[in-house]
Amino acid sequence: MEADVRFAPAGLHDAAAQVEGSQPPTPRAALAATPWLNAVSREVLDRLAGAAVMHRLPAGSIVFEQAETPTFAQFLIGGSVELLGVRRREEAFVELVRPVDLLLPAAVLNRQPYLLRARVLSEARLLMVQAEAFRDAVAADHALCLAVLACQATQFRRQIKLAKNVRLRSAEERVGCYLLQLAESCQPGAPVRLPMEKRLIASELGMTRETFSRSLAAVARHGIRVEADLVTVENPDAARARFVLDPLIDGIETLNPLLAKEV
Amino acid sequence: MEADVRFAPAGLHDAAAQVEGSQPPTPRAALAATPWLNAVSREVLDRLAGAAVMHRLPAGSIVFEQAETPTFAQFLIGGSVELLGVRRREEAFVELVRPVDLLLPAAVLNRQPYLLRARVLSEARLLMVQAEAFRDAVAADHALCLAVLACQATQFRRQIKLAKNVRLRSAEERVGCYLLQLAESCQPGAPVRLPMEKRLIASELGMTRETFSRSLAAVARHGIRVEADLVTVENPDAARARFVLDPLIDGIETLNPLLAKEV
DNA sequence: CCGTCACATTGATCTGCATCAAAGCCCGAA
DNA sequence: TTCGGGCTTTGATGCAGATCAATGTGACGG
Repeated sequence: MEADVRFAPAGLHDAAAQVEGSQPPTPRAALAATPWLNAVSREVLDRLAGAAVMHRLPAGSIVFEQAETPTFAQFLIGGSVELLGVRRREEAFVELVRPVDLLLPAAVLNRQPYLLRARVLSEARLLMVQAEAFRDAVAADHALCLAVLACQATQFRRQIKLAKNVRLRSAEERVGCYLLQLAESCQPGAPVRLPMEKRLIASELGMTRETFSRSLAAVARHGIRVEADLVTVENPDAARARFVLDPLIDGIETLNPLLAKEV
Repeated sequence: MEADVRFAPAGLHDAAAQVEGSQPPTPRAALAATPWLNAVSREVLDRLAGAAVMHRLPAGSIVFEQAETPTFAQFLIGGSVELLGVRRREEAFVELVRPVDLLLPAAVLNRQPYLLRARVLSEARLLMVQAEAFRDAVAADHALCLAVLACQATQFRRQIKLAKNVRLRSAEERVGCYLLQLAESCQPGAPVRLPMEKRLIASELGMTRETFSRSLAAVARHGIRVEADLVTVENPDAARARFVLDPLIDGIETLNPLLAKEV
């Protein structure tokens, strides 16, 4: 369980830092601040909070190991965590978890071993609820059950989107679409910063750093220039022509209030 | 929507055929026969059945198209369905669904478009519940909500296992482990039949038929011989040494009664 | 100021798997 | 029986992306 305790590298890019000062320090406050639990009654949240502790983990530390049996339901409140498939010494990146979300709720609910290793990417704040208490609460409270179902459904769809992205697009296309979407999501024309280190983006896009780097060069031929961590879309038309964004792949899976009546 | 209505090819391998005669003809009976709904009250099942129809679809037909918005919650009662990511003309196999299971419940629950195309592989029996009625029932009934949560959690874990299998193992290893597990699951020593056509197994293992075929040859060098659709493990020790089964990849995800107290 | 360290880039090479192409095989229909 | 169509096998070839290796760069600590 001893971890590779390297801290976040450049001090830049630390998404968690933005909200650092305003983070709730108590389990109860963290639960109250979790948007997708807003339909859950105070009593149930109290009960969960009673079986919970907050925990900070520095970058590089292992939250749990593949094949472990869950003893806590882990809510990621701040920072970020990567999930990796492990085989002997090799690791294969599977998913990046951002707050606020549950780490592999399926394993906790089913009382089954984790299929993946979880490692902190940038310093993480975790709310850890005793697994048994969590399962009891889900079994007892309908609103909580619905919330967890929504969470699990969203994670499933994210997983499918990742799979489609990797299987249906080339490395260059993945990079182009990623950058284009990043740029379009802010006001167009203005240069944008990469949200994390390139090696991490490479992981998330399912390729090596080298391939990512080469793809950056290739993508420049289609109107998207990246210098250091600054992205500029020089030729939006060419870029959009070459890199067709697909909401069924690139759209961010948002955790709607589940079963909300249609708008 | 016109489908490529080819029927199951050889008449062999038709998993559905085994139970063909005993299939329940009414929606209500199908729900009653679904093991993971056994904790759901009769009243709720009645309500679901009231908004449901049974449907048969021949091999090759499309159950739903990628990007469609769900109008039904589809229970696969018999036969099998493959889920494919689509981009222009290209298809990428994502998952094989076997009975009894829900087809992409996440899309139905979240009122979001399907991320995948569903196509019938061997003649399918579907129980189709009006989406709205299904959502209402899940929102209203706790036992049903728990059952669907268990179903969704299991599907998630299956997806993770597939991803690990593809990313962490070579084509030859996937084939070897698949065959070895197939053989071990029956009484050892006896030859086993492949449960479906080779092209379908190839899909499920994430490779082309050609690569699968070549892998069969390669695997023979490690004590696993395949002739036509007959698998014989000639040298169990060599096979097990080369193809190390990992329950966190090869173990079949079973749909436990969720939140069951530990045994 | 320089050395270190991690990240990033670039080039050279390797390789697993897909693709393309051509037979062979099996089974049902004519 | 022969024919045709789908599946399978085998071979030849191509390519995307991984791997290996060398160098460049920017940040930090001495």
